[in-house]
Amino acid sequence: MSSTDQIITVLKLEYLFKGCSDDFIGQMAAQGRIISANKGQVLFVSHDEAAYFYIVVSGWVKLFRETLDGAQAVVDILPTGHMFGETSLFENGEYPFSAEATESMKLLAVPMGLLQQEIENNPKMALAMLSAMARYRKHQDREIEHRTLQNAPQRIGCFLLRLADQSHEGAVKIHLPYDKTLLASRLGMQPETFSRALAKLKEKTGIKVNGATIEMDSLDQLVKYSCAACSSEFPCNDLPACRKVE
Amino acid sequence: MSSTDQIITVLKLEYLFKGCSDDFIGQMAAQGRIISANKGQVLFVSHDEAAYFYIVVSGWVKLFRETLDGAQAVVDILPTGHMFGETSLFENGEYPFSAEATESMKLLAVPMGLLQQEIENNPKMALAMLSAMARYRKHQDREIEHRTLQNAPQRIGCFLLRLADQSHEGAVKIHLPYDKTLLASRLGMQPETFSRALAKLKEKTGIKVNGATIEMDSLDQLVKYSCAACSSEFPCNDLPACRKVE
DNA sequence: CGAGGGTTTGAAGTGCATCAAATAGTGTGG
DNA sequence: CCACACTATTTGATGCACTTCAAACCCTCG
Repeated sequence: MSSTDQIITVLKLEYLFKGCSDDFIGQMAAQGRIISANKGQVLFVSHDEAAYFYIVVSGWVKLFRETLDGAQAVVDILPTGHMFGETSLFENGEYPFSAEATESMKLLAVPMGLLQQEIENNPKMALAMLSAMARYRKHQDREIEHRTLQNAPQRIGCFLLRLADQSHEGAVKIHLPYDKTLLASRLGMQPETFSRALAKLKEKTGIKVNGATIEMDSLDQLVKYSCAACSSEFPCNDLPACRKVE
Repeated sequence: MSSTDQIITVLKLEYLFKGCSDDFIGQMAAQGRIISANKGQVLFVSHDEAAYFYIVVSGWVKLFRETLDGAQAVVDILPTGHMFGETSLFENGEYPFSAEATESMKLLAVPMGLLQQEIENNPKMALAMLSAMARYRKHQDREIEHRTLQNAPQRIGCFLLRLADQSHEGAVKIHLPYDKTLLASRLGMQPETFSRALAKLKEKTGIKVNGATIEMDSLDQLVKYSCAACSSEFPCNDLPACRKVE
């Protein structure tokens, strides 16, 4: 498979580009370039001029903001196939957060102008973008709610549920997507709290924890425990914690 | 002024409709109707079919979600001139939250189909909508950050700053827009916590509190205290806590 | 084997919630 | 204009959740 073909494959993973013309996808593939980044490498910082938007090709990206104090708020952690930085189109051309590689990884960088043109010239693309924004908004809404209403063990349970196949009946085996310290920050808690909260979740729901692998006889207990403090009805993985990549 | 003229005036307050054609505004005015609601009256609940979007004509609307437990998370509290419910266009046609009047108030209800058509048929409107969504997203992003990084007194200080004219030098007088209990829920804390946190803020920054009126010699102390735990640079009222109505 | 990061555990402290009760404020009818 | 009813706000006491700091443990990888 040629490099361009690879790029096209990656682009098609992104929700926003599902219905795009081959022509536009081709243009992005032609102008986009693959970047490698090592663990801890900062891709850009908040307020940088947003010349590119990115798609994760492999590995994980941490999006975050920092205060004067040096405290850090993790905005999101994105897996393969996810786009980021594209919202700068509507934010006076600056990135609204910083981005850092959490391990050795690859990214696709595509010039922002290309997307901007397409949105301005192709009404369908504008609608698709609206749809993507709405999706993101829903995600953020739920995030605020979870941080407000769920305690630490419940947030972990909720994350596990969104990691699992919710339509599956019976025994379930889940593997945490990245290390526990990172996951703790993603869920807005300290690593120590995560550790203790996971132990509590185990005690409350009977899940079996073995390193990064978690098993249970069924999702029921977890649903009962975590979903009580959430406004969404259970089968809720219209917004998975982490998109599966086929 | 005729009723229709009044409606037009209200519609033009909303950011999204600033650049709209008179024709479209006229259509909305013709099909929209003014609704009165009393304190505590529920306008719609989460998952209701979204037939209308609304604009606040007078008074305040509380948007919130509720869990199975009965706990409530306040999404936002909107003043005159603000629109809500319009995002259901992209959320499978259901409202993503419940809405309640916080006092006797008036609303304008406009059929959703009208907005949908305009967005689908008028590329300019789609772009305007994108811009509005991005604005909202930014607002939510900041909200998550504040809840994560700021403590209760800092959140209050930050709210006050966004209520004030940040370009103004010297003494400042601020009036809280609604009652303290509601404000507490807006900031994600209990009324008791709000009371104590405001006292602490007073002690730390030297502001003078008298009922719902707050005065200070300058914003400096407040900025120093609250903005330390925020990633945005100080003059930050691109996203006011509460839009001023001229 | 040893270094280093990830993870867990312990002890102590902070912040916010909760429950209970006092106080201030507001609007009402007399 | 006053007393009452009712709500908003404050204050006190206590408990729980999460953080912080410190240290131990564990696992992996050179």
